[in-house]
Amino acid sequence: MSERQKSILDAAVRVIARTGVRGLRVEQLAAEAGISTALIYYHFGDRAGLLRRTLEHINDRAADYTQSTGVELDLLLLQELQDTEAVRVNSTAWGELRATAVFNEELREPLADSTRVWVAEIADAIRRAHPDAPATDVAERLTALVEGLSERWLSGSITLDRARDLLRGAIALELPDR
Amino acid sequence: MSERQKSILDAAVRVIARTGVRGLRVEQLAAEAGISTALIYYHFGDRAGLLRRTLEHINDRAADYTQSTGVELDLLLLQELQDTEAVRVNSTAWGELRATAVFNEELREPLADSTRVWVAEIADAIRRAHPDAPATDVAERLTALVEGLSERWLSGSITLDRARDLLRGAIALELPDR
DNA sequence: GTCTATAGGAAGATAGAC
DNA sequence: GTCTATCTTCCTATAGAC
Repeated sequence: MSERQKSILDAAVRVIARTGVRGLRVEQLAAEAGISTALIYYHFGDRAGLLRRTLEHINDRAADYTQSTGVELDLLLLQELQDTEAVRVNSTAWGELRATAVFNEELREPLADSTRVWVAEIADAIRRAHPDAPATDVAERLTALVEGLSERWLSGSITLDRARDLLRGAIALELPDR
Repeated sequence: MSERQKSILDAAVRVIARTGVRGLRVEQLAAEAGISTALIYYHFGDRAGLLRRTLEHINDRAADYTQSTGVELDLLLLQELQDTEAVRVNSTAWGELRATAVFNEELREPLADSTRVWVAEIADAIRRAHPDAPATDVAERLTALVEGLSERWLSGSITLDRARDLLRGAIALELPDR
């Protein structure tokens, strides 16, 4: 994949984080990337192709993002609930990806793969810190909770601080210090 | 609100559950409702107004849906994870509502209100069955988890059975039998 | 590979009759 | 209140030059 393509996809993630998948206009993306619309079609064929590649790209970014063997579990989960540009963009795009996959068969498999990877990473961290805990179940519950809380935060139903408190509470329950 | 309006809004919920908010076409909705597009504009002004009213309607439906003083807590939560037409339509529409609200200020307040109502109902059920539990925290965590699991289920990242198992596990942890 | 210019079509919205 | 017919706008996509 060329640098140009990467930069277009990065721009697409930003636009999606701002306007949602439904709000992504090819012309707007062209402006964001500083190129013409024709070039986007040259590289990605059509809007659907662009979208597919963008959402795969979000997956890749998410994978990079979480790479953190050795980092504290608390941090690993709580870092998904932070008011920084990077987290906001990623979480918003990720939420859009999941919401889009509900109506788009093509996206389901890559989405499920990414979810699996993320859950596995959290499960590993759990195993390191709490060898006796049922790591897979706990990881699956905590990550699903993070997604639920994140969506509530981004949609304005809950404050970030409250979301973080609730997550901390869940971690304490799932992984009591022995 | 007239019966006609209600029937249009019901049709809109069905269409949204099938195609998502982004997929809702006024013409398609007209077909679903068995009327002309002009009539939709007569009743709701424009697409945005239609959408706003529809999403409020989803809120109302969700409120009705949960009305169940006296029902077991387990049932109350687990009934959100069921493969019936009604649950699927409601959950899908609800997910779309939340995803849309991320990019639509106007929807946030009604969405937050509905969320509050739902959480409060669950909290009441908790208080009845487990007087000593921190009902509000538990209710907020369990409902957020339901939303996260529901979205994973609808987007094909998890089976329904697995989602139900995980939820049961969380309930057991949050509300241990004394 | 990249642009400008534009074709073509889909979807939102309205006019006007009944 | 409701319809048919149509306008208009917006957006995807392509043609063709560089």
